Amino acid sequence: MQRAIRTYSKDESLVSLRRAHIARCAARVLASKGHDRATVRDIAEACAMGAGTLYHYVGSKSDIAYLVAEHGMTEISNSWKKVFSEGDSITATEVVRRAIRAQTEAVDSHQDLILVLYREMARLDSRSRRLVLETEMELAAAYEKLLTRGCDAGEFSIQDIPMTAHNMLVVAHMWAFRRWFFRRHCTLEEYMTRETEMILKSISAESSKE
Amino acid sequence: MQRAIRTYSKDESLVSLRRAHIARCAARVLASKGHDRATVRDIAEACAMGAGTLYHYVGSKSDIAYLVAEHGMTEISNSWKKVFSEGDSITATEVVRRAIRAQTEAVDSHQDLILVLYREMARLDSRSRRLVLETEMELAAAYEKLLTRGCDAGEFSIQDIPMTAHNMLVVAHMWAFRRWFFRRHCTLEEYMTRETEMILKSISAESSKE
Amino acid sequence: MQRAIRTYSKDESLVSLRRAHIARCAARVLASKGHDRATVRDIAEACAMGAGTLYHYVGSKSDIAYLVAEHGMTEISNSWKKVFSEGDSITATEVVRRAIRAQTEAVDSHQDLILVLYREMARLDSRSRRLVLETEMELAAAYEKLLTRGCDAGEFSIQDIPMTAHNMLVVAHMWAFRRWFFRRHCTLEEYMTRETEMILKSISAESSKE
Amino acid sequence: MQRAIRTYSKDESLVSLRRAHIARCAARVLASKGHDRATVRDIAEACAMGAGTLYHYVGSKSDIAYLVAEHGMTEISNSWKKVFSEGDSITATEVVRRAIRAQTEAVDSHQDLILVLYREMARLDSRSRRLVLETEMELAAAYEKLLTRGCDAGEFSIQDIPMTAHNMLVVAHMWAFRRWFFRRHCTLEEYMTRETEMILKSISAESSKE
DNA sequence: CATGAATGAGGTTTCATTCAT
DNA sequence: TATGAATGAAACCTCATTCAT
Repeated sequence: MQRAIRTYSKDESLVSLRRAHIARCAARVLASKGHDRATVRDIAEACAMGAGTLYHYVGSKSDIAYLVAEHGMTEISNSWKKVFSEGDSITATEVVRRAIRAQTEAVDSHQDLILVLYREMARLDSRSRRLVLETEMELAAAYEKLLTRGCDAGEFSIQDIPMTAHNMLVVAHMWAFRRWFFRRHCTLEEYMTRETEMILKSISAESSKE
Repeated sequence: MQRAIRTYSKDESLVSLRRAHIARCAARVLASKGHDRATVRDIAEACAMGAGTLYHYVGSKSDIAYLVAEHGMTEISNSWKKVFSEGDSITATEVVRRAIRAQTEAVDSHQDLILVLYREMARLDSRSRRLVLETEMELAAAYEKLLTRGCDAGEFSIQDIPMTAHNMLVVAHMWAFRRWFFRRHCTLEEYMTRETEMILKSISAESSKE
Repeated sequence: MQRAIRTYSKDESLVSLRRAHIARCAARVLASKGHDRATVRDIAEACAMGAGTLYHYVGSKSDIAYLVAEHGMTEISNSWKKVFSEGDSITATEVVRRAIRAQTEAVDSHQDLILVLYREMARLDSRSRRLVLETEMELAAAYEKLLTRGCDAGEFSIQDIPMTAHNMLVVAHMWAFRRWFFRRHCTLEEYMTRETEMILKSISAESSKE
Repeated sequence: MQRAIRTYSKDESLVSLRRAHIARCAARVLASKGHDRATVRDIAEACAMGAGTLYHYVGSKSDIAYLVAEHGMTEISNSWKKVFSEGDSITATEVVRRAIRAQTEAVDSHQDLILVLYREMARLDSRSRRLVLETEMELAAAYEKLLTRGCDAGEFSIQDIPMTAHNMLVVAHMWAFRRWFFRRHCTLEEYMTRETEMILKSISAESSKE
């Protein structure tokens, strides 16, 4: 699903190759400097290209942001899609554990990306913004479905499912957004476990059952 | 504790007055356009001043951001300081309820500010960044003290107090950051109540006590 | 009838003043280098301004061309308008003499302008192009009316009035376009007289009358 | 008389062949976009070549313009050379008729070329410019000789022969330059006839003879 | 004290030209 | 021989900052 970006080059496979390269390198630069502060020259340098060369594969600076968003969201969403599809062989509680874990790990290994995509959201053009939000809504919907299943199975007791699903998303994101705090406080492993257990406790059906 | 900002004017009281004005007006502009997209002229116009005049009270564009941060954090932190000082006359649980409520309401009425301060954090100079983080750490410390008291009193059962304190901070911020989601989903009142109860449930000592 | 050009400055009279200055100076540069070769810096330098300053009075490079066109066509058309309005007190033949003279003199004293406007026509944006053509059509119409009067009065014998009017326009323009030839061949005075008499002879009614 | 253009290729005949091809194709592009707006890539594409290949037969973009000028002027001047060489078997008046006709027809069938060569003259390098002017002067000289013969034969009465010769050149060019006017006003045939008769009337000896 | 005209550094983008394949 | 990817100079334009009025 390649987006229509004006290119100079005609060789489709080379274009794809270079764009993937650009998406990866640009993410680092955008993450560290932000969209407006990062100059096209900075990005080109990070890609080990001349500025002119960059423009053979990209029509404008906005397109770079879009490439980053597209490449990143694809990679990230791939990381958790499989978790939710594990079927009903295990309890909803266990799927929640795995889902939060998978998502947080994905966030951890794409921290730059997450920071760019969310922190810079306001600076992105509407096309990229939509892409990010759509991916997020997809994920939220998956969580909602899972929580509903857990409620039906009597595992969970939740007043507001969408909000709870949302909170779960946020748990993973916070690992990126507040790394300046968490990094000096605990390991990824500890973070995931503790946050997950707090969330599970907050939605567990047991305490109210009794 | 006036920061050392080069000014043109010598009249200290006028300077303070104008700076407060600038901080208030600039916040609006920075919130809507972001630090890099907002021009000094935009800001001056919002202040109903000539651009030259602005520079009598401010040494650089960065200083404006600093003023906004300083002014904003002061105002916000004032909103919650009194809650924590309510003393030991009520249960920790109740103080948590009031604190989250106070903080979320503060965030709600200073949404622009919150967005600027956090979203633009990377764009701010280190001086402003430090200011924001220090204020936040102050608040986190207050939460930690409160949670410790609750644990000592047997109200709470918490594995990782700093992390839990942090999560409480985040609850309030999310109301601003994810307003595009929450605003169409629930009222401020509902948001505060539900989130608070979830947090309380996740740290309540009862379920494990038994 | 000031055109809507985005400006930075708000002082209307200063804007007008500077724009007139820009129109005059830019015409020289555009004439000598052409629209594409002339850089904005070249033009700014010719205006004795910084490049940035130029952009306070002009929204884009195209606007500069438009200013030149507008300023020039106004000035040029003013030069001849009065000739045609001299009324019927003199013979059409005499008016033709005066009109060609007036127009050629106008062309002579605005050679740069004429060269820019016509030679660069293809490079101008449609707005400027329309302006030039409209002015020209106005002049052609005036010639046509004059020739018709001469025919009615029996002074002229013309097969194709619009074409003849057109030829008269061209006489004046050629003084600018082919100056590299005429300048070394004859004076302006000689040029005007000889060309005029040739034209008059070619449309005189006498030879055929007899 | 091949000009010294740096080439990559050594095969002289291939070079000539390709250059003729380039001259023809480039003329179209230059005519429609102008020298500065037309990119080397545009031209290469019109030649159905890669940009690199073009540079095997041409040293620079200026060289392309030169090729177009050279090729074009040769072709055009061939069109009328034979007319003037028809000798003294017919009256000068008749030769003028045929010459203007031949030249105007040549202009008509090479409009693109004429427009490029004259409109873009200022953009061409001095080498190409000289080439065009020399060809034009050759033609002017032929007209002058013809007019002189007509005067000697008592057919014409001309005050300024060079200027009149010049006017004759201009008649043909105007068909290209002002086609936006003439095309909607008359046919080529009508244009040639009417303009020619006006010129002939203006130089005819008859009216003054009497 | 207030103003806004002036400035020029620096950002994005284009394109003539080269050169490895 | 033919190609087109790579390059970087240079173009247009914006805007933080200064300073004369």
